[in-house]
Amino acid sequence: MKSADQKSYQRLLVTSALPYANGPIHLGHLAGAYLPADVYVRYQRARKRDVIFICGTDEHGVPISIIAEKAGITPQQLVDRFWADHFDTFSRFGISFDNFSRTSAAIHHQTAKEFFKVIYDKNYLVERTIQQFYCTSCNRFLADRFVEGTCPHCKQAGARGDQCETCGSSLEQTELIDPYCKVCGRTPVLRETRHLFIKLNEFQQKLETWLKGKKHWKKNVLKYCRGWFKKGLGERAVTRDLSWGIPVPVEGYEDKVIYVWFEAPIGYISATKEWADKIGQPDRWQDYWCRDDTQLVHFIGKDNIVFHAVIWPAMLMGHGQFVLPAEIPANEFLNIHGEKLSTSRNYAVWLGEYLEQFPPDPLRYYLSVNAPETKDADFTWEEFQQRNNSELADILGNFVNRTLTFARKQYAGRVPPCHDLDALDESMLADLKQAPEKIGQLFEQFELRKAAYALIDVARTANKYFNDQEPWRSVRENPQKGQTTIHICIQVVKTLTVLMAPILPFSAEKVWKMLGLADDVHEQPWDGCGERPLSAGHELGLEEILFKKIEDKQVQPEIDRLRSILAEDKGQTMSSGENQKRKQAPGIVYDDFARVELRVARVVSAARVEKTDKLMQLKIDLGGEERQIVAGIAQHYQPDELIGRQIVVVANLQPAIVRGIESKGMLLAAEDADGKLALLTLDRPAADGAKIK
RNA sequence: GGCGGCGUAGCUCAGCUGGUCAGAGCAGUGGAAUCAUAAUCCACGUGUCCGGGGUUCGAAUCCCUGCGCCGCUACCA
Repeated sequence: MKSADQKSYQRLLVTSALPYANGPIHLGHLAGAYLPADVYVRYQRARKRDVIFICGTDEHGVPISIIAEKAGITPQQLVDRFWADHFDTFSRFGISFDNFSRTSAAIHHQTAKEFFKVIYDKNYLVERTIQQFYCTSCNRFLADRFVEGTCPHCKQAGARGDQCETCGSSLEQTELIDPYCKVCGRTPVLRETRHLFIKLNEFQQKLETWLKGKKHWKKNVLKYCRGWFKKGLGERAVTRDLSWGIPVPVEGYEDKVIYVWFEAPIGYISATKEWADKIGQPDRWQDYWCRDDTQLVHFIGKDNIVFHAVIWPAMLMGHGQFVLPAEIPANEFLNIHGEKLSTSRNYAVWLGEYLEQFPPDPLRYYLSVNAPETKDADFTWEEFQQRNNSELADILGNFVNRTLTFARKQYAGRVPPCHDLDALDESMLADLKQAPEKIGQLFEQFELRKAAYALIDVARTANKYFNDQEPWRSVRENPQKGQTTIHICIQVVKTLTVLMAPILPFSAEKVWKMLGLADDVHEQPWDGCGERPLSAGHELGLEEILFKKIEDKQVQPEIDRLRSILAEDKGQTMSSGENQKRKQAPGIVYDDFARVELRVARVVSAARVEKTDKLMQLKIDLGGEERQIVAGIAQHYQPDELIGRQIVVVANLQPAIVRGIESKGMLLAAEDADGKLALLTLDRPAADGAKIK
């Protein structure tokens, strides 16, 4: 980050990940993508840089249509509700977007279609036919989440087509046992459908080269990308059979929509266009998107890394006319009391609920000083309370308070004059002078934790200065010294106010008023803010308590609520402890073995699966029944040496799709320590399909 | 199964490319002070830096290995 060429760019375009409009905003969202971005933007504004902050809701896609359907409203009604909810929550937390748009906006539909068309016209898309479940009664293809069934792994009913909530394994919709349509409950049929895929592989080289130039990026970002490159980028569907979304602007695809993952990030561009329209300079958006000297900064959570650092840049490269991300400060996750957030279990802290009890700044501070920068962080109400009380209230707030109270009582609420400086005064002023530079550096490098800490540290130093100078004593024994001390303390308060504004915007406004200043604290220049004292005689405003202490009884109900959710879950895993018992048992019972249907099969044909190292596609004869299986033995056997042989297969294994090929069964082989495979065969011939016991 | 991360004082964590790196905050103990939100300031930490090997003049920091958590992802033994 140190190398971030701060001089070479002229303007900053900062974005936060587009929140999905299917539920309210919780702590994790705020800590990962919104608060760090807002603090950064506020800081940059104070540096008087040309910066805009863009965001908006992501409103298309399957989950939204499902939720809307269940609630008996239209998707549009649903996203209208959540757009308003998000907008309101962010405003109340002081997240200072220049524009908070939405992907259902007309300008986005238009922008996304144009973008799509460019990619299409440049031949980066290719048509593929795939198999997908189709519900004949609803008359539509079922997206992964629209199909439910029994999980092939844990056998729990109610698993979704993309993932089983119970055991957490990710699924292909075709793996589900007894699949049914989530909407009407009927059994769907497999049907072919055409889709357009983007050939991401064509961008891999360019992307790798580009990313090599990003040495200062966070390690976690680079590592995730490296992993993807190692595997190699493949093709990715960019269209879907769905009605809620942006129609594909290509002939023959009118009844399909652009896949949300493709269309949503284009929202960054549309939202910038909308911003330009709103300020009455419709072409301004191009300054930010089409000029090389723009620094594009995407704040995201780690779940979005590969997307923003690989796929989205590939799209931008494909399009060709827009800037690429310059910085991707990705944050890790925030746990709550040691456990992962879970919206479905309501194990979360919702921001709306937080605001019913507490002001925004204490949370902004706590999430800054405890930001999930390099690893997952943990939120606890106890620590939140403790940090509010001891750092914001006792150290920062109390310093402001003792200074202003002192000035009001001793100097009639006016700034006393400054006289000769002693060593302590000099030292305090020196610290003040370098504070903006020091904290600014940290903001610049996305080191929010350290910046928040450094801010409180200024107040710590100031408290020590106050103590050491003992103005309550010098006011009697050496009036000039007392005046000088308080004069400087007021200068500290003023500086602190500017320095705290990015993290604690609401509190900064309060202090600014207490100082008797009428202009806007957020307009104050950061540079040199440690060296601009209030002049002697300036009349101060009325001080008030900046940060209230948070009492145990205020956080206790929240703690209890979270605990009870955890306790409930534990109870459930206990009661479904059948699995655990089985795990503890030293062996399996006969019935367990009997469930595995092993049979003799004759290999009818064999062929390597293209573009794979290990896979071979086999047709086998199970005594009248012919099947296709996929086996990972290509590195050990040639197709020719398998044809005609009798092998052993698990006949009742759940079918699976491996690299797009259905596999109905699994052959058996022995693996030695080197990883060499030896196929199981028969000692003497038996009938094809014979059972093995 | 593969890839990646993490494991440092009672708690939460800093410690980048190896040599004042054994640290900070909180909690705890003692003291100073009393302007202030019963706030502030000062002093005090003998921790097997997860275990075991190795490289090195020297490792919490690099390599190997074991254990324990966690994340991502699978090409069906």
